[in-house]
Amino acid sequence: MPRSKYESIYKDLKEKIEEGEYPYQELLPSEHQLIQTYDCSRNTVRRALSNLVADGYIQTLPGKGVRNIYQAVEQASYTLGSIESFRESSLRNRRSGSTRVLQFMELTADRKIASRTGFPEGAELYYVQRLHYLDLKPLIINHNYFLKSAVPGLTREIAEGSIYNYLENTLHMTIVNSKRTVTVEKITQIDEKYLELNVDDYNCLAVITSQTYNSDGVMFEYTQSRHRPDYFRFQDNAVRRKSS
Amino acid sequence: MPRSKYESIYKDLKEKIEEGEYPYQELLPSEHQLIQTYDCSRNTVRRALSNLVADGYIQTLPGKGVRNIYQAVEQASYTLGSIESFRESSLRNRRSGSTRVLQFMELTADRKIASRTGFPEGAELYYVQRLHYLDLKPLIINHNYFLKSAVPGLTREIAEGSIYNYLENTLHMTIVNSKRTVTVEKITQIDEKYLELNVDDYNCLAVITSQTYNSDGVMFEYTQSRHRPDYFRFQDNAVRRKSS
DNA sequence: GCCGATTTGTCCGTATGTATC
DNA sequence: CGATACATACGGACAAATCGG
Repeated sequence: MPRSKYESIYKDLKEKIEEGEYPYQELLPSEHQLIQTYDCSRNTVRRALSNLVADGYIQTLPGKGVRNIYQAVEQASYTLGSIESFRESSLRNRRSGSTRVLQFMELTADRKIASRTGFPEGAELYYVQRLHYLDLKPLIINHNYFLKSAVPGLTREIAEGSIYNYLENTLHMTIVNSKRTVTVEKITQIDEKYLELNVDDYNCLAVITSQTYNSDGVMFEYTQSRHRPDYFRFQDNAVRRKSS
Repeated sequence: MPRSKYESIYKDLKEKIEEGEYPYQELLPSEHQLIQTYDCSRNTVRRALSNLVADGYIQTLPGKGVRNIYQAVEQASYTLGSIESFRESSLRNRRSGSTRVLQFMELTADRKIASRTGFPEGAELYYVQRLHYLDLKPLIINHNYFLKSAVPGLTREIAEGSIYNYLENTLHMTIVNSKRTVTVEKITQIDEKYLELNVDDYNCLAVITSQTYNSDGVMFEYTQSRHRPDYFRFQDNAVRRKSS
């Protein structure tokens, strides 16, 4: 449910583009026309458009107009430029996802964990190890570390569903941003076992590490996601800025 | 050289944050104070701030203020959320990069190339295969396809330097955006040979494929970048949006 | 080549809503 | 409750790029 005007305009235009209302490479209605269509100010239209630019859906061309450059992606892509839980991206890709909790424990960050995760030494943490299936195929092993003080009351049962759902709807936590890094690493015995990989086939996998912040500015989560290489896909749209 | 007010404010604040002018986790001056500092309107300040949010440098918190969440990255990261040429990122990471052209040829897109790159069948292309070194170590093999009609006069000599430099400064082309996908693929014999990889060590590598558009809305470049897995690093900052 | 109409880019000032303290 | 801070929205002004006559 979009709470603001520019969001609903953004959403509406996005859907129209996805449904092919505007031909590829053609111009959308001009800002002036959109103002009349949506009965709003120019700033509001421009704000919706700038979000679509960030998504790689359109280009705005001075003196010309707004061009549709959206092309549907055939494959199911795991991650796009926004923060999504596994459950959300499963739904977006119209697949049936399920989750199995391999480990659930509480621990205190020692020096090794602290330096790897960025949590301070001595911090009380939940550690959750989960296996995510898509269409009954194991695709991802997640190693989550949650700061206990920021995520109180986490249980194994919650972890079997959606932890993000718990954070946002039960704890009313606001997730703000997430710093992510993609690397390639050698597979471990755990990867090999649960992701059903064969070393002769692939001896490495894709790893996304992310540090997630809430509105209190605390990093409350550190996660390492280890992905089957043959199903891994990470998408991005980069916009060239004038001055660096 | 920032041409607009909000860009110079953005740049100034960014530098101050990087230089540690504001302590980590502390609040920056409020928008009202920034208006007076930079003698501008509130919109202009907010525009600069929103760019810093996208960079993962700050959080804006309603009712509270603007919090600095910038942390310097220790490792040399190859790519951030913007479009950079190899030359640019080498400079940013303060390393000495060099480039060797392995192949330079003109070709016409057959059905296979067309379906892989997204160029129309029959399109006239330049194909460039290059090896990029950082500190004398071969790190990346690039397979570039350029649309001949959009990039006329490309030569092997230009390819030995910076092609992007040629595009922007000589052809005065404006690069707008680039759609990128990160995947993991098996190594080929070419990878093994030029990147000096051992199959027993790593049998796959990180691949970034990108489709780059200019201001005429034409995709003029398709590139596949194959990265040594042990030196590959792709960074990103994702911002949680209210409505999906 | 010039001129005017159209379109996007930048910037300003103001008003109102909402969250925090 | 009031003061402060960010979020949304409106309207207006001028600049710069594009295009057709």
